[in-house]
Amino acid sequence: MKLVHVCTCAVLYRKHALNCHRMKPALFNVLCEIKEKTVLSIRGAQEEEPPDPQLMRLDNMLLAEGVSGPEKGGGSAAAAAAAAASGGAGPDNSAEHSDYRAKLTQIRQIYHTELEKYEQACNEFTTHVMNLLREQSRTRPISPKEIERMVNIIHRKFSSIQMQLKQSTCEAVMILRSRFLDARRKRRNFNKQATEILNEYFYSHLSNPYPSEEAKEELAKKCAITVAQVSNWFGNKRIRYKKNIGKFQEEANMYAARTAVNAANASSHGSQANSPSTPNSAGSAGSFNMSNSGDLFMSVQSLNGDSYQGAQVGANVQSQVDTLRHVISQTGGYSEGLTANQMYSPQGINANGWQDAPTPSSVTSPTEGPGSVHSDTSN
DNA sequence: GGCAATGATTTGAG
DNA sequence: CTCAAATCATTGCC
Repeated sequence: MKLVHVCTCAVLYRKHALNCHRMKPALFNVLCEIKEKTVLSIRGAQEEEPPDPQLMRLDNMLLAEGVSGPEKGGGSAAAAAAAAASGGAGPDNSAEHSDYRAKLTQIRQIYHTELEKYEQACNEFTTHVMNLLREQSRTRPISPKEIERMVNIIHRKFSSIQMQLKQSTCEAVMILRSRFLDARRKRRNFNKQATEILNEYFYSHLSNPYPSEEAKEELAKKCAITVAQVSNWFGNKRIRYKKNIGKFQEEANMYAARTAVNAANASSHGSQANSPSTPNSAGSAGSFNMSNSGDLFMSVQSLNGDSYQGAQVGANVQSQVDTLRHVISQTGGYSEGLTANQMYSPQGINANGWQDAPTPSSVTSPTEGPGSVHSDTSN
């Protein structure tokens, strides 16, 4: 007991003596220099840390996903991208959309709190170490440069932790994203309105149901779906209609009647001939005939052909067609006894112009004319 | 669960 | 690339 006490006293005394020695500053500097040299030789020139490419990648990704980067508006970056991928966020997927955004915000929050925590811990630890070193520098040769180096080491350690945080955040975002995308890959039936818009277009262009790129875009906008979905829909519709015309008879009649009413309204409203809604009606009439008895088909076929080739249908022709269509739809008899198989006749459809139409899209667009069907149907 | 409807994907042709 | 056709996969109704 006593011995220990004596020893400690001795050490303390010697430390004190050393510290108070008049040569101490000089000696200290010399020792520091020596240490500096050895440390430098050992540790090479690792001082300047080059920007880690992986870290940069992670940073970029986080920024792109809206996790890091500017507050509030940030989430919209990925959201907008996702929306763009889906071809415009419709009211349909807004639920999923907000769900995605909420989850992203959650990730973002966690990321930022964690980041803050790490930064705080890093600062605290750095100060602690610096204090410690400064204190020790009274008894050990520790230069400010060395302290700085130590701080750098600490920072590097913490930044590697940060990188892990960023990495796991990225993973979380990726998982969320893939799940979100998977969710939208799942088939969802279009809402009634969208289906009606598409059907209206289809049946009013039955003679040539190939919407142009512009028409597709407009339909997509109106239906809150993507252009690709519009293309899919028309692809499916064409094939399914052709395969089983009988089955679609009722539907066709319904939409034709509706278009007819619309056209009638339009023409009664404005007595001017150039009602934009009209060109389509010609098409519908043609298709109808095709699916109906031969006589009618023939008679309207020619009519259809005329109007179609003329591209611009006058009010007279239009109203004629409309009337015809009315008659046809009221005749009603054709649907009976016409089974799907009997109906199906690729040649007939060919004759109708589906296949013959050179570059369907280019053909369709002139039919559209100024103020296409869409604008009509929407109003 | 069976089934039809329907949106999406794949395949192959032009 | 677009399209037809076949097929897959999900939805929604019974």
